Amino acid sequence: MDDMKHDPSNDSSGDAIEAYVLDEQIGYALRKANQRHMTIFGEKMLDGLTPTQFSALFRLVESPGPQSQNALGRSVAMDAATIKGVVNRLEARGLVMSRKDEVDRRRYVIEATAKGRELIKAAMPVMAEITEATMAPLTIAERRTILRLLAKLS
Amino acid sequence: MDDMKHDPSNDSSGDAIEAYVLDEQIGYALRKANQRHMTIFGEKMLDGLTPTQFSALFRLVESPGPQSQNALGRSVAMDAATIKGVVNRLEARGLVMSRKDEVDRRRYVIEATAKGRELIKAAMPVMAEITEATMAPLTIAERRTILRLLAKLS
DNA sequence: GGGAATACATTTGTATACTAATGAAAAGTG
DNA sequence: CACTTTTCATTAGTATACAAATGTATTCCC
Repeated sequence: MDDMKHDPSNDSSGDAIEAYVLDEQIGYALRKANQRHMTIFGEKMLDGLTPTQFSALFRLVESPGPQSQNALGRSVAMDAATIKGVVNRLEARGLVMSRKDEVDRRRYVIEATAKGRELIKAAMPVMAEITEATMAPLTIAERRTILRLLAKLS
Repeated sequence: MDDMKHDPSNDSSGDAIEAYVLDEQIGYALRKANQRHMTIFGEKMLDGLTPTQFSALFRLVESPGPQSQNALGRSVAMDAATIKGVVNRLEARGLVMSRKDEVDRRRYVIEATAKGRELIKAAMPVMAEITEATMAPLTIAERRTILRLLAKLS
């Protein structure tokens, strides 16, 4: 009888440490996949642009008009504190400009500069390379599948 | 002829800004899925244990003997600088202990305390909840698939 | 045995990322 | 119109994450 206490197969609730494989947990797997992608991104992207910086700048370049800082943040899934730092660094590098909104005086209006637009343009084929390198271990069908499943998780 | 310059369908190289959908990029999708998972984790996990802290502490609890700090880091995919901070915070909370290795005097040996082991034990059913909440949008088959594909990307 | 290469740990610096608190401006409501 | 709520932006604090530089200890190998 004493044996049962240490036999994981008797623990039907599944909360035994022995049965838990860290590498097969969704959070751990997401973190590691993201880690590898960011390494590839860092190796290939132009001018040391980071993934977040690329996302924010891309959104500014593709969108019709300028946007407020917070609105830009929401459109790339960054909170106010995070997007502030990103915009600051983009601005320090001359890729975006910000100015006070004259109508709504709480707001800052953020806009891509010509330099920022050109960098995004030049980065497009690089992004294709980054995607290819990241997705290389997957078949074409698997690439579609993982994007579909990740979208469901968001 | 002038029209062709602005028609994205003529750009067979696929590097036109218009054809690039940020939300469908692997990096962006990974970041957002990870973000949602970490929110769920933060809402449910005991004692404010973070995902990284949980991983490191879990590894210590499940492994037979104590480990050096760097070895522990490697086993949970964290570099030396990152694992140092994680171990410091775990130690400050009395969940792990570290001591100089008497054989190899470069090393610090890290070990889970009784308190750390009990926390991991108590966290196991919580992890099951976190996994369930994170995976909720997926069918059982899709859950298996995404874990398999994420593993391939790592 | 001794020099080169490697491994361990730390520190500094930069970049996300989120919480919570604050203050100012705008919007909504009775 | 006055009051409440919301929105915008900033700041401080905490926690990953990685690169690069440093110093010490160990291992490799001739």
